[in-house]
Amino acid sequence: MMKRTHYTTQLGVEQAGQDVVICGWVDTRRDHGGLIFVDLRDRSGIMQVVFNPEINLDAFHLAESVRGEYVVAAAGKLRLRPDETINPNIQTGQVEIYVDKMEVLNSSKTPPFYIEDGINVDELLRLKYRYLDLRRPEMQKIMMLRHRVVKEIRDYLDENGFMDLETPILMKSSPEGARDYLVPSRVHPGSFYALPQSPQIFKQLLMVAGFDRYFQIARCFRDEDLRADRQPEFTQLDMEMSFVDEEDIFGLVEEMMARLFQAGMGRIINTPFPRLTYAECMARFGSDKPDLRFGLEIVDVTDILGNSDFKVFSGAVAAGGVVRAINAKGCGEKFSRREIDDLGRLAIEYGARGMAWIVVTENELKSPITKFLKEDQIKGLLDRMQAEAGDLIIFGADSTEMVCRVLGFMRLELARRLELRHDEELNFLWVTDFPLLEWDDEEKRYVAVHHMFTSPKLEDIDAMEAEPAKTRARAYDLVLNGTEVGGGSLRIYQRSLQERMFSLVGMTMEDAREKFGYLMDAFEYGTPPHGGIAFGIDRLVMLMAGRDSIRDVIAFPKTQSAACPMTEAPSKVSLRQLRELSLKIREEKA
RNA sequence: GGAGCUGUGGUGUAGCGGUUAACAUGCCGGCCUGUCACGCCGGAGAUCGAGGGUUCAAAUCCCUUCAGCUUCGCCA
Repeated sequence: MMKRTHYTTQLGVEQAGQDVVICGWVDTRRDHGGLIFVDLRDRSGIMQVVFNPEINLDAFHLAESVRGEYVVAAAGKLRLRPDETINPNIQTGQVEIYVDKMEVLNSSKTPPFYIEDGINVDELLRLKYRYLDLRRPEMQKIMMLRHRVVKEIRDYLDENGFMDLETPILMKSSPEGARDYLVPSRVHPGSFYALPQSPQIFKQLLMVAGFDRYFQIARCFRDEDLRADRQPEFTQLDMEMSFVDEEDIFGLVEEMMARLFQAGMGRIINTPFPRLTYAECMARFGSDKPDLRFGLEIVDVTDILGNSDFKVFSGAVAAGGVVRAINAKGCGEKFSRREIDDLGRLAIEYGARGMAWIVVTENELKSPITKFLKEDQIKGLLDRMQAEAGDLIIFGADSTEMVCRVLGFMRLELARRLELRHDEELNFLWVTDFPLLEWDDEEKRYVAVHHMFTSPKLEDIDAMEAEPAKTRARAYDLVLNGTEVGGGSLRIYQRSLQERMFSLVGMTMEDAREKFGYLMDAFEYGTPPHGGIAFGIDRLVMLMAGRDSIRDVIAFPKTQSAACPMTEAPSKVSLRQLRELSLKIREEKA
């Protein structure tokens, strides 16, 4: 086999005159009868190679027989193209190779879709032939970007004293959080391993072990329903540090992000990142991961409209709820009545009982509700909302939680319709002071908002039993353009505090010992104060690549039903395998 | 578990009660020495996701089902 001398895009005007060999796939072939052009594609780009019977008749005849996606090696002299045939649309458009020898290394069937960018085919087909899909230049670029990001992470953290350590994939099932993927044990009939949802406890134990700074590009597994930005197995940058506080972690992460976006996108991002507390995020944006690329803030008008004659408002407030509103600037004239009704229907889908609205015009208010409002209430409202002619004000009235939820969604929907979300903007935000616990109505107990190893804020520790819901956590999320890209916390490192935490989420000491005895034991052998954070690499790369789906940045992703169309996993296994694992599949109902 | 959208030659679409199931591209053959979305001529290629029903007649209407996608719940 001829040995490759260059990737296609390593060849340009400066290499003209050299004898070169390139290897790749036939992208297109243009046969002019007496002259054949082939665009040869490798992972770097494409190069036009020319077959002329006067240069080499054998190569010319061979070129007549090649087809799309044949794998060939082409040797010849790199020439400058005649001026009038320069192609400015490709990187190598000023040169071409006059082939005097070609080897066909392999043939190819006609692929089921075009190997080119921007194709419009069923994603199922792309996944079934993922190796062909990944051959497309845009997918090659994404995977190279992903590599670059991971490489920069490793370099940056190594330079900052972090050690890359591995933690088990077969581990113990943990009671809280997402559903575990389970792996039956052959040698322990009836017992199961769980695949990690995150290396959380192990990385904390690495801190106990004294490694001080740890990171891992870790695969994590959660057996929950999929979304465009959620896969059952995904990759996290997991890190943990000893002897640090929030400021240390934020500073380190900000510098790392700046470096990643510089390397990955050539973008300069400003540090430090702004910070908002969870409470402020919920009040102003109705979300704990607000997109701050646009305004459309939520405004509380409970004091103005809470005792109005409009029963929906007064009723909500009487039940302990709130009335809040968003001024959708300019939407009063932009949106038709039909579009406003559409928004109302959407609000109901998100859990609202309805959506009151007011359109402000030059000399009147159009609204189904103004007839219930007194003049001073209307004036107070318009004032508070800074309403002008052309505006649309939409309302949410219900429990605080529901109003945040619904108006938070409506805010995003409005931004979508007004096209306020600009892809080129990069808006980072730290969200801090999350609640430590929240009440779970189904389980009738408090559950950890972040996880059970998160430290309460020091000033809230004394009152955590008295007022669990008001206790704040030393937890933080990093949000980019409304997407949560990372989250972490300072951890509990004292046995007594950890025990209090377990009991707050309703675990008995026996439960705690059985599930986490090893961790509590470890806390008694000199555990340093520590904390960390984890980032969704897939989401991060997705945002950098400007993609809408996490599947586009994972080489071999799963479909919405967590299946792989290429390998057809998951699959049935033999009875013998089941027997070895002491498992029995429940009979299907006839 | 719920809601919505989609499923027609290899691919992408049109057709939405009676068509020879149309178009583009790809594929195959022929011609062509400067193309790069090459061009020109010719050809092959579809039991319309699956099953059932309504009808004289179903790609088209109805029901069921499967798959994919989006989304709510869920995802510490």
